[in-house]
Amino acid sequence: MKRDTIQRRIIAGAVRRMRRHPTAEDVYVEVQKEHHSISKATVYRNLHELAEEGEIRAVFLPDSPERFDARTPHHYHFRCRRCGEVFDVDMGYLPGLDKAAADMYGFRVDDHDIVFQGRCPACQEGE
Amino acid sequence: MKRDTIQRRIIAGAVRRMRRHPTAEDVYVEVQKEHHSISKATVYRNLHELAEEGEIRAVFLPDSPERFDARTPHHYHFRCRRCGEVFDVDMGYLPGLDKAAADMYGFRVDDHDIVFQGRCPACQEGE
DNA sequence: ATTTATGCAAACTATTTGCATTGCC
DNA sequence: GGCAATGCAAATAGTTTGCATAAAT
Repeated sequence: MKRDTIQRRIIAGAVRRMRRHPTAEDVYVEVQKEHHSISKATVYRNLHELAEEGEIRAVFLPDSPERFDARTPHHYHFRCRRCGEVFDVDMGYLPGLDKAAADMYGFRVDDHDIVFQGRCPACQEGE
Repeated sequence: MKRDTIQRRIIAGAVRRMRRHPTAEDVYVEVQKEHHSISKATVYRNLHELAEEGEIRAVFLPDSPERFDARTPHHYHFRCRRCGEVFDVDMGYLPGLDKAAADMYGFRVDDHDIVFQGRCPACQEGE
């Protein structure tokens, strides 16, 4: 049976409080500030469990370690192919896509992520 | 200046001939069959260069090493959260999304990827 | 009392880098 | 001939795992 540990609550709390899609490492550093004894392995284990339970969301971005996000309003991402920077893209979730994929293939679709790629405004200068 | 090496041509050829989004490792193994002396570092270096030039496409999927794809008709992906399997989703590219993101944020958007997640048909049985 | 979760260190996977050498241009 | 690309091996980044111990049920 799933156990309710102090570490689990601390880690979940840290993710909820952090913005900007923290990596496991980011969460580890944040948690360390107050709770020196929590190990990195425990952070990884709990992040994955929390994501599996739907408590938090795992976000995958190109050329980046896995990231995590408290369940905030869903948004998409843009990545600049030149400088690698990642930007949030808020254009409203498109639930129609999930339904289309579900109908076409028989999947049960929980959600989707969209990653745009191209050049960010700064990297477009002088091209 | 960019040089036209034998290795580069062999690697590009291998990717074009392979279906199913090969990883760098997959490409390396394929290339090794005929050309024993090509090193893994060269495979990585050339795959990234080819992707940057737009000769091939880099595909990022959750919980997977980076994958590559010859420039076939663009398609999306579905990943089963239970078994991890990845399926292609052909629903026609949605260019309107690129324009929307470009207009809202001033990005120059080249393209986008969509990854759906949920349960595949096999993993839905008996739930 | 039982059994899952933790902390630690070691292992592993994927990828990148330094450097001497090779081979395009 | 000069400089970019290669091959090799070592280094790095990110993540997972084995195991003895601690703590939740």
